[in-house]
Amino acid sequence: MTTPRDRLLDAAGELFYREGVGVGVDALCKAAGVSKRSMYLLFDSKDELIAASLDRRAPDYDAVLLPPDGGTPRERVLHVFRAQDDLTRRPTYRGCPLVATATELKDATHPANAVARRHKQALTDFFAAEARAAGVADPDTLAAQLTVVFDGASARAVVRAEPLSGLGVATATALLDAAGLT
Amino acid sequence: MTTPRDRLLDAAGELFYREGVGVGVDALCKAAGVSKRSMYLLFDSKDELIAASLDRRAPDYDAVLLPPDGGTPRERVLHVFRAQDDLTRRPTYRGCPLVATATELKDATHPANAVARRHKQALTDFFAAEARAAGVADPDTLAAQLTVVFDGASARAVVRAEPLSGLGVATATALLDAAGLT
DNA sequence: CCGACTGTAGACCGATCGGTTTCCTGTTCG
DNA sequence: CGAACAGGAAACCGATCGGTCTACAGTCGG
Repeated sequence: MTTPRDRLLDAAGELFYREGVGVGVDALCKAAGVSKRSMYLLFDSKDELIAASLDRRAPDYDAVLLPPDGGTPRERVLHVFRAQDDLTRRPTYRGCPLVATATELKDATHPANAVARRHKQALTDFFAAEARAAGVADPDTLAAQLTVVFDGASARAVVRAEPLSGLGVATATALLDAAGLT
Repeated sequence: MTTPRDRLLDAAGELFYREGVGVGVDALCKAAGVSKRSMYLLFDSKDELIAASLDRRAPDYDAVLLPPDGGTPRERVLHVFRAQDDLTRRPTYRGCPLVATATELKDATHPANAVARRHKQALTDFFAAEARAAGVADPDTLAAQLTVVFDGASARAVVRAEPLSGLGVATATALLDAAGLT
């Protein structure tokens, strides 16, 4: 039995990603099968719900992108970009949810923006840990560069409305080679 | 004497970038000093105005990013990333207008998305021309990779709400080095 | 002075916005 | 059984949405 809270977070995660944070509270509650009354008892405002739904969605997002245990640091890093490539093949792909939400909100102080910043940093931390394990000279810089490639690739897929077709993997590979992470 | 059309396009370009395409037609017309009647005589719909304002804004955007005549291909390419770095230092920076609009609209068939695609391709074409002039083996791939870095860097500045501090330039430099564009 | 034209001001339309409130049904627990 | 409580349905609030339309002021060429 799912709780109203779970249904709200799930519906919000999907609707806000698919149609943007401009989706109305009425439509959202209808999709979740929850009354507005309950929604406003569970969340202080729509803005808090946006932030909470992004926070909820992020672990699933990580699970899709991050590699299972094992493999070389290089393979583990490239797994992220291969997984992203797969995501961009879906017709429902609308870019990285974290970046998309931050972009739409236009407000660095919005609670959802802190969520996006935190989870994006987690990806960078993963890259940095792999780079460090591989003995790269400047793991933090490489990690930041890989994150840039990740977000740039997702932006490209959105603007061109087509899959990446290996461009993200190729660009990440070039950076790994340049940093000596073989 | 500016025409109502010019005032509308200017106000739309600024407001839609600063606050998002959710800005209402009333607020927009008030900011432009144009009546709604005139707006709807000049444009078929708000969507058309979004597309037209993006198209209008793009040449100015190019002028800020692209280098003046002269210089080596490497310097000319890096000029773009240095200019971007400067843009991210402005507190009003909200990411690349083309990517931000495409991300907000969530609709690949929206007229503004075609505008974004076309102008983003123009930047890639610039990169490709420089790469070709430098005799790079695969200029189109390098150009696509540089565009990825450009858009990823702008996304980073938005999510982190801080300037790039050289990360875009450094990442582009690594790719230029890897491609042998010295 | 006259009509034609341009453009602003703003009322108006039905729909929807975020948010609050009332009402009522179902369940649970003492 | 009955009081407490959770939660859905929906009315309601003032404001705003995209879009249309009327009314009127200003500026033309004749």
